[in-house]
Amino acid sequence: MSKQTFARLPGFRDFPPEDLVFREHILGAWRRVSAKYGFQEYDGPPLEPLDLYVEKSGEEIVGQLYHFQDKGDRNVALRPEMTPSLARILGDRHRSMAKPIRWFSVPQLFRYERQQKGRLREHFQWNVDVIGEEGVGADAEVIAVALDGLRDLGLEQDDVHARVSDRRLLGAVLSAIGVEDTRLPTAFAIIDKIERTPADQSLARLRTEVGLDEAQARSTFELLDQGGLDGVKGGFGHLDAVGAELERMDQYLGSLEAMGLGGFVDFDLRIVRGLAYYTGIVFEIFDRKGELRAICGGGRYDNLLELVGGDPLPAVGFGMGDVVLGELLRDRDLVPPLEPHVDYFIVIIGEEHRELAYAIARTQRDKGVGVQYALREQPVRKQFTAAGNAGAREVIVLGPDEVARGCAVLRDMASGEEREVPLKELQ
RNA sequence: GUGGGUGUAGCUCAGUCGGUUAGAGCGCCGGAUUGUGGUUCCGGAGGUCGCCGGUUCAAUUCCGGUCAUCCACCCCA
Repeated sequence: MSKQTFARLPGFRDFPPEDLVFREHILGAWRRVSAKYGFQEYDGPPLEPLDLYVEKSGEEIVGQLYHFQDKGDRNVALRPEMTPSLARILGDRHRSMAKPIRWFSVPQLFRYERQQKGRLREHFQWNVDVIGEEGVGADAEVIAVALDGLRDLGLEQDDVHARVSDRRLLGAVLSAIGVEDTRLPTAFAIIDKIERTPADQSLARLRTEVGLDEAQARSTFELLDQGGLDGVKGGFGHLDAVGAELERMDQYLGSLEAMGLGGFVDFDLRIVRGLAYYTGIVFEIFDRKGELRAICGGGRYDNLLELVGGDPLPAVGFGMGDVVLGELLRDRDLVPPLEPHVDYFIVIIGEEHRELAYAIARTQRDKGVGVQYALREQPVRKQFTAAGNAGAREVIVLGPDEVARGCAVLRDMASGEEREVPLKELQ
């Protein structure tokens, strides 16, 4: 058997204590913030029928999934995302539920893709959704949760920012420029990639694939390149179709301003999001330095639940993964140290006192107090070293002299101060 | 899936222009007379130099493959 046989699968992580502490630090913040906004946690199975995902995303998704046939010849997949499961769980249950529904989840998700920085084959993802509310208030609420999640971890306006747009607004603007409705999806796809594509190539595609002439393509590109809300207002605000969409965006941005989150948010018409199912306001959160891939992405998907077999329900939500976020936190030194801690470490001087130590430990542990001691006879010096390693707040020294008097020495490990206490206070 | 970089101790890295017993720091274990930790001093364990093959008298070093990892593309959670 070679060592390789038992190596981790590529893209999967072990979590030794120092890493698990970090993971729980992140997941803890997510849960804490979710609760502050009144969201309730749900979960589903990590293994699902393959069709659950094919249905929504088509056959090509299969190549990116961890999937196989189980012993009952069922085609199954490790869940790559949570939304289809959410749709099923809501099923007809939602009919008896008060709207809007505020649910969140922290599933481990899987994807069969080549790993690289910020992208593994497995990650934990914070999913927050508001279901059953089509008003812009739900959109604002959801992005506010995402930003507060990051703030809870110590990230501020200097570290991260959200770029927001609205597909309905972009659609109205493109229509005003002269893009036919049937070409809108193509135009969205080009705009989605416009930042990672050479300018002349984007311009060429706008002409050949979207059907714009030279001047239209150029002005479209410039509008997007500036990306600002003022440019849209100045150029198209007078049109009714665009004006209605602008009004919603103003309300959205105004809400976030009122929530004290305005400094995190930038309007940017280039944010489209790759997934086809978004229908309204969309956003992505990035590190300010622009060194990492998106930390979080989300938006409104009013047709999705219906698409995966549920009832038609307006919905808005986001997903935030622990991998990119973890990298950003490490980069900003926002990683909590692994600090073992027990309340007491009992130093036993003379093995005849070991059972006394056990009795004290029993009493204290039953009270909820943490106690540790050396598991075999050791020099006192060793025991103190171990107490230090264990993160003991205080050491209880059971020495022959004090025990004979019915006492023990309590040493405060931080200050070094020592005092005597009667044994009966400890037992 | 495609192209490229990297691979020496648990970690961070030296080093070998091909040559006999491969090093450091940190960490870990033990010791400095079973009554006091974080400092210090002494000692020790731990590497088939990622794996397989080729060239060679000789490979950790050169070459090929493979695996892992990183970067870009693809794709997006």
